[in-house]
Amino acid sequence: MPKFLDSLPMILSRSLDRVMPSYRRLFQANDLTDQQWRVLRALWEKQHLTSAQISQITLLPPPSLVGILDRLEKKNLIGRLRSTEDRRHIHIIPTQKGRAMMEHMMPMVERIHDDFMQRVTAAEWDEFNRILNKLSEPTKKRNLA
Amino acid sequence: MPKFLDSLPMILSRSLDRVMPSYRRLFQANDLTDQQWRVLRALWEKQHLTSAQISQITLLPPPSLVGILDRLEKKNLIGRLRSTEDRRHIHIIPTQKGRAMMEHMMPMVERIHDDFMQRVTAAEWDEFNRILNKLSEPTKKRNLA
DNA sequence: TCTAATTAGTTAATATATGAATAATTCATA
DNA sequence: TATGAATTATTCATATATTAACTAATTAGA
Repeated sequence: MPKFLDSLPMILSRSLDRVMPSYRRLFQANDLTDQQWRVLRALWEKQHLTSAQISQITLLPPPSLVGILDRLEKKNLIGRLRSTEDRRHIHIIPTQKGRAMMEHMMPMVERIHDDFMQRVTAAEWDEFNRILNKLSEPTKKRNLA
Repeated sequence: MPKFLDSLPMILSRSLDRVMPSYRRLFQANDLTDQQWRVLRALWEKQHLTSAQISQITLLPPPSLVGILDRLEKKNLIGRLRSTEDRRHIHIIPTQKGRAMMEHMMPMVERIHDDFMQRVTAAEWDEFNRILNKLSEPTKKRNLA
């Protein structure tokens, strides 16, 4: 009989609750929320992204993203720039201050990540990802309940 | 170089985003949110729990729980009963309607769970839990950054 | 026994999630 | 080229997360 606490959603939620505080201490020290950092982190790799792209990368739902971008803009960490080719697109671009924040934080974020990685072997990490993907990968065929 | 999308928080979040819709369809069909169902599910095993106990079981933060319990009470699915021994405690008790809801939903919830479990072998499931626990288990010694 | 420390539940302020709907724009095509 | 379909960002309404603070009740200890 599957116990509530051992269900997949609860296991994943509990792990997140245990992992996030290590990161959150750093985010708070820099006056950022988890989600605000995610947006900046997405902009680390590419210099500008549209809202839709950021939403897909960060997993943040578009309606939430509006407010998150508003607050990042208010802190002068990003800017919005409407595209000239397709005026439906809005490019999100980090400001000088935003880029400085990213460069300041990235080493510490990677340090935290490395600390977690050191808890398991490379083989275990691969195996973990393989099984989790099997557990959660989307199915092609829709549930025809 | 650890990619953002392969970080532990993003992997766990993405898996949750992929797993929850299967459950959520059922919850919505019964006019319940994820969190509201969690509370009912916790009450499946024990007949009455205090708010603090529910918070610990469901991982729902106490301030959120207040509103969730309010809405469950408004739907007449649970009742609040202040303890007579220690009047700080409030016992949460499912109503007749709440219990009927639970009995109606539990088989379908278990069915969804079983569908996920069938994606991996028992050995894989155990291994997955073992590694995830190593990755996320709380440390005794606090980070003295 | 009386006050200080604890505990359980709650309130408050702000930020985010969820699902539906909308405005502006672009695309497909008859 | 006019018109309906699709796309992008957004707004709206409601529900939840997060942190701090607060109230009432209980307990610990001088």
